[in-house]
Amino acid sequence: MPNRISADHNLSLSVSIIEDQRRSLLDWYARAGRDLPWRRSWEPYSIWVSEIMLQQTQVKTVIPYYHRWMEQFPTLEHLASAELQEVLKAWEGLGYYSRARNLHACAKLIMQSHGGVFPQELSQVLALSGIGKTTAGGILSAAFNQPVAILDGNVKRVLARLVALPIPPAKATQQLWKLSEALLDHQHPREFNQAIMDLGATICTRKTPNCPDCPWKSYCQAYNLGIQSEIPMREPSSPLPTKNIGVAVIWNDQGQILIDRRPAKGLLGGLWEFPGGKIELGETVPECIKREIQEELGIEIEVGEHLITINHAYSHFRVVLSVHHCRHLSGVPQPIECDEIRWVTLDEVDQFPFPKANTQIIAALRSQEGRKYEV
DNA sequence: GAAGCGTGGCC
DNA sequence: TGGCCAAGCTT
Repeated sequence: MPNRISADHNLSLSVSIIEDQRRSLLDWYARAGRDLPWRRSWEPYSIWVSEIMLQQTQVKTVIPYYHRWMEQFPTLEHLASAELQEVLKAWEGLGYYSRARNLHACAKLIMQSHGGVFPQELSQVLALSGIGKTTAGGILSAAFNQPVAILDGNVKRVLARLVALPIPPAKATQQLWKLSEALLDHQHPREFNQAIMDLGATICTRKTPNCPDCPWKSYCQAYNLGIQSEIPMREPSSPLPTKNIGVAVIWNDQGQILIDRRPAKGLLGGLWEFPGGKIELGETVPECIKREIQEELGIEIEVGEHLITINHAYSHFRVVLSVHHCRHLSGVPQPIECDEIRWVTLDEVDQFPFPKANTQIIAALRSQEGRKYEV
């Protein structure tokens, strides 16, 4: 049974160690931290935008989108008064489109219910859709220097190595949150959170971490055991299922093509696409396309020549799109399984937000432009 | 708790 | 090439 003196001694010893550890990180950050566009201001709107863009998305990918976005929607009020289609067009290519829909909806909500002022209370920030614990912590620490911990992919990897976590981080979320909260420097939450993320992004990287340059190497159990490349552990994943899809580029007599807007929620919600659907067992591609167009749009078409075949991987399945030119024969297209339908020229199509796989179809059409298509 | 939700880069 | 991962959140 330890007496009070030794207990106090141990406590003060561990406290001084953790203070040294924080200081090491902050000193490193002052020297080696990244200069990122969204760190040049503490304005909550711009930090919010950056935090949402950075969800599951690399910094290098985000930077050009961030600059364009802030140019187009410089304030929360600008975003709130924009059209959703305009917002989705600005997000086109960034993926996880619910992020853009949520940004837009939350901007409107903040204008209506928060007087246009981004909330500073954790519970109110967490109540905004698209903002979870990590994003809330990122915003509140970066914008207001509030001591709210984060646990993003970088921090998970850093902490998993720090304690030589013997299980996949996904199985230890609770413990890792506790650790992030315990380590957080309440005197410098803004710098600390950004520093630990930078450490994960530039030193404690997934493959071949640069341990010799790490300010935490003396504290890192994985490094001191020589197992830093084995951590974080991960569990085996099964291969993505593949769906074969028949897709129609339907032409009318005016030289226009038919596009449809997907339902507002779910996969690629609110984006435009070329219509089509899953190829059933024993069905040819033209048979599939003719059937799907009848079912989804209620029109008759003639399926013509093959345009392009596209392989594309989403987050949880893979598709093979077999795209054919088609000719509209009869019937007025009905939005049976979509929200809206339009006939557009190839010049007009750029105004609409499309998912990546569909922009490849448009590119293929462009490369054929000048060649007159006949069924 | 597990599945749904995009895209680009890397090897 | 296909698998893995990257500043996660929602249902």
